[in-house]
Amino acid sequence: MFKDIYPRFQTMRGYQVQRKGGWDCHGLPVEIAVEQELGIRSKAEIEQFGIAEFNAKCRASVFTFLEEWNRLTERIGFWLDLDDAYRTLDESYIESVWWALAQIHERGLLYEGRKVVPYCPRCETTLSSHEVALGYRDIVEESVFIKLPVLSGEEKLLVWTTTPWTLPGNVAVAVSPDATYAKVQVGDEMFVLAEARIEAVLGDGTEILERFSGLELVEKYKAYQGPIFRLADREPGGLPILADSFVTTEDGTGIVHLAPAFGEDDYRVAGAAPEIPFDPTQPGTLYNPVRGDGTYDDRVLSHDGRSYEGRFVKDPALTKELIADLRERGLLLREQEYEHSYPHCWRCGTPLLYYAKSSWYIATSALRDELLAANETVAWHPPHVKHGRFGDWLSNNVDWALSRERYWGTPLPVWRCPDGHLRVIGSFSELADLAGTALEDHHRPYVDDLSIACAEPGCKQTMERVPEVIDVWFDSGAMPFAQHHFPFEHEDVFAERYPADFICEAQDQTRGWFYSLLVIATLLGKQAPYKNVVCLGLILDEDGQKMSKSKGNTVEPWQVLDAYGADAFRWYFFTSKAPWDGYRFSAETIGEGVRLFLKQLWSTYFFYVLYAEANASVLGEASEPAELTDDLDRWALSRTAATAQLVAERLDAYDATSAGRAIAGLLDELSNWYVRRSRRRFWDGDQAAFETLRTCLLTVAKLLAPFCPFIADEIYDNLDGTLESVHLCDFPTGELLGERDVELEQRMALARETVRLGLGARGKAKIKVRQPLAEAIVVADGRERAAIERLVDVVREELNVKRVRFVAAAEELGSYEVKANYRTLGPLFGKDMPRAAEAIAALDPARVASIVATAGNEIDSAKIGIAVAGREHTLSAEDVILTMKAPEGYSVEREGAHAVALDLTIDDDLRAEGQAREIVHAIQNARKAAGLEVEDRIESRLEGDEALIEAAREHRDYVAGETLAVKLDLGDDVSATAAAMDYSEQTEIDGLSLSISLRRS
RNA sequence: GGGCGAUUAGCUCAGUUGGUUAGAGCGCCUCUCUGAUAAGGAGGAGGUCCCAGGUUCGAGUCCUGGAUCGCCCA
Repeated sequence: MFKDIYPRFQTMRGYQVQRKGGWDCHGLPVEIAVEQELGIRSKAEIEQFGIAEFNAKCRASVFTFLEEWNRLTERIGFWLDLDDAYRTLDESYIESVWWALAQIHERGLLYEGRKVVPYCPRCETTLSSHEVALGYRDIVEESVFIKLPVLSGEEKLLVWTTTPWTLPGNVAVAVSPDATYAKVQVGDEMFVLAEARIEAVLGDGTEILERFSGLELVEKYKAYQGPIFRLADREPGGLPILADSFVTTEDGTGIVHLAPAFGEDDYRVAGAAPEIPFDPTQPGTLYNPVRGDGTYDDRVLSHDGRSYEGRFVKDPALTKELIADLRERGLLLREQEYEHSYPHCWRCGTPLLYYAKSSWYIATSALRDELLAANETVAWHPPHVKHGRFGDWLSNNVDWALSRERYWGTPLPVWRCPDGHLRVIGSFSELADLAGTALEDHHRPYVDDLSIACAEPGCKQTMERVPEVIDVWFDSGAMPFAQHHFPFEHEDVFAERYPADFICEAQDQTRGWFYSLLVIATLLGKQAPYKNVVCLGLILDEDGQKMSKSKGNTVEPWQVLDAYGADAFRWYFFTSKAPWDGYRFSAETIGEGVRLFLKQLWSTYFFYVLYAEANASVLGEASEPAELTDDLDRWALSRTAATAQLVAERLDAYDATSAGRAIAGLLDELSNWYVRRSRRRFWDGDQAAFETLRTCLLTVAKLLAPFCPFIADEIYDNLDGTLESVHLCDFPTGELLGERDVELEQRMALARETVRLGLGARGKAKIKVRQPLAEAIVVADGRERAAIERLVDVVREELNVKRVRFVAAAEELGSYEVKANYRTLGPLFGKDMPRAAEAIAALDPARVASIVATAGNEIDSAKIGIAVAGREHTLSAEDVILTMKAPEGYSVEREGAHAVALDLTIDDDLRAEGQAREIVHAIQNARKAAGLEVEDRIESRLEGDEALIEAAREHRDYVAGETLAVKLDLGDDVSATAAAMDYSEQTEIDGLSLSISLRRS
């Protein structure tokens, strides 16, 4: 939905937004779904089934999946052109991806190398990182501390490892260059380890003989005696000691063993070290005694020459044997149980190995600076992702392991001859020319069948395609150009649309799409592919737990959509909270949003429609727009204009949350102040009121269009409908609505505040608003008084009083209390502030009040000084805050410097008027109960307590007018008995009985 | 184990450059308005601002450490 709102908004601002949909179609998730469907579990079974048939199943599976997404896309109002969507399985898409890979190869950045990857030895396949994340389990394993004698000298290096099975692969050890290491004496042995680890490893009171840094350690000892295990193809000799900053002294001994076949850091450090005959770019240089099925090969021997061939390396029984072996060879210091979380294959439960495998890589680490520079051009929302999660990820960039030994994906377009000569194909025609066959489908297995002649001088051999497909993330990241089949066609389209203004995904895409897009663009020498990224949080369930099918706490989108509708669904996500913090999703919260906002919107709109239809004839005659002289009208328009401006500003900043909340605030003002205050004018067919409300509602509809496209369109269509849809309208801005009147807005705010206080005073005195009172006394000075005075009619009507009287000095209503303003005085007085505050509180409030009142903004004219701690200070108006204190026996409501008091005297006239209003209210209820329409005229009769009848008689015109009574019989009027009534009821007012009868006239 | 984020009323969330007595909505209780409203208004009950230190005259806000939850990575 966040992908939808900003394009909708920018479309209304006049930008052309392309809405090409797109689908990632390849990858292991699809393969897994098909494997499950077929009931098979291994690569061998897939190949038995047939790659062509398997991939056909994958393709079909993708299409059923798309159908469902198309439906949902439409239902939530995600405005996309699904008919023109790109699909990563399309031939044109694949060809563009091939082009990109060929470009990368041109730059010398594509290579085959080995890397340590999470690998399931049972399934014999690499796992993607999100698969690994699915399978972490807490397990207890044996870890060992071992002693490695240095090549020259008595000392032994202490090394800790949690994976004894990796020791046969050891080729070196590493220390931290800057940490302090120590030579210590324990019994008759001398050990070397990090000083910080001595106590933990060897206990208290260990004698330190010598201290040196990691670098000095390397210089001092250079090598230790290896190999650690007996190996059939290795002679005992010196193995190097290296220094690298990845080593820490937080656990273990501060010295780690390196087995480049089984650890990423090991691989990197060993690969970079010239002392070690291992070159990541040269096949066959890595020492790896573990086979693809997770068992040792024939090189690993026990101390007495037995072979460990065929033993599974994670087998606990084997671990015990290995430890016994170390002890036998005098290398074991001790063993220790160690609990940690370790990844397992989420499909078969086998513990994963980190295992160096041959793979195709892109040398992205060579572009690190370019990637960081590109990131600088991107605006992130929220901003902390830029230099936090994403920036860190870029800084720690490692080469991209591109290849996958799988079936359903874009085939890696690399052809190779037995001598290792390579050819990377960048287009289908190039392949067709070389292979002499043109393919219809470039997926496996068809593409595997094409071979080409090696063009290397002197090499007459045949090149075959390497078997791998590529990481699906490369497909996704190629989207900016591959969707247009660039550069084979649509060069102009690409130039026009690149880079994107914004992209949006959940934050777990940091190393997914956010990365793949940026890195491929950088590899191709282009600027960053997006200008803004909106990075969403995750959706959690009501209890803050991640939603997952296994927990059974997922919420079906369709269920929510059916219950509340798409607008409510969207509104919830946009306005309930900042999207990057994630959501605690609950259907109830959506329901609340519906009630508070959408129903308020609908009833305001419905109110307009109801009265516009009732007054259709009057309004129809108006040929010219009404002149807007009414303060309330101009206020409503000004507030609407202000909101429009704010909404546009916030949406421009990718802040839908604030924008949406601003719309909700405006609607509340319209509904609960403008409409409520203006009901009479709508009843009377006041043209200006109708025009004002219509403008406001239409503006709200347009502001709301990107948020709630359905209800916005409905309202626009009925109130205006000039254009086919609200989504084709221009987004409203402040200018469209004329000048704002900020001063009027402030005045109205004051008036509303006054009303609020007055109602509070009524509440305290427990006098209903229907009971008129003689006078309200409003405390307001200077400008405030002038402001409220201009809106005095509103105040008088809302409070239901005959007069509003202003008093300038609050003493008439109560007494002041004077307090210090910490904000201005705090910096001045510093630690003497409490005493300064005390001094100010002790001042005579009346004197302060009168001086502040006359001083206005002129600070110098205030003449109150205080002296604290030998420092004198002349107070300005800003330095003090005046609050009013309640006196006894008044009905006064106050807040800050404002107060409203009510004269509570009710004389006979006021009482009768109040009763008349109660009677009107009672008759209105009776009308409603009788099922009459709003404009129905009635005949009515009142009987009951004489006081009430008298009040009605006194206000006969008012009562009859308000209730649309063409005939109103009171008490024992003669005609009363003659008329037969349709409806009658008994009620009570002020404890007096009243009987109401009425019928439609 | 490392990085990032979160933690404020029973629930969902605001809280500006550090400033006086920390707010809103929902829910609950009392009262009230209403011929647009399953609305609105007033009041009440409800808080260890996750914990512990620190900086400061003053910390929900800044710093350090810890706890819990989530995400990413090992």
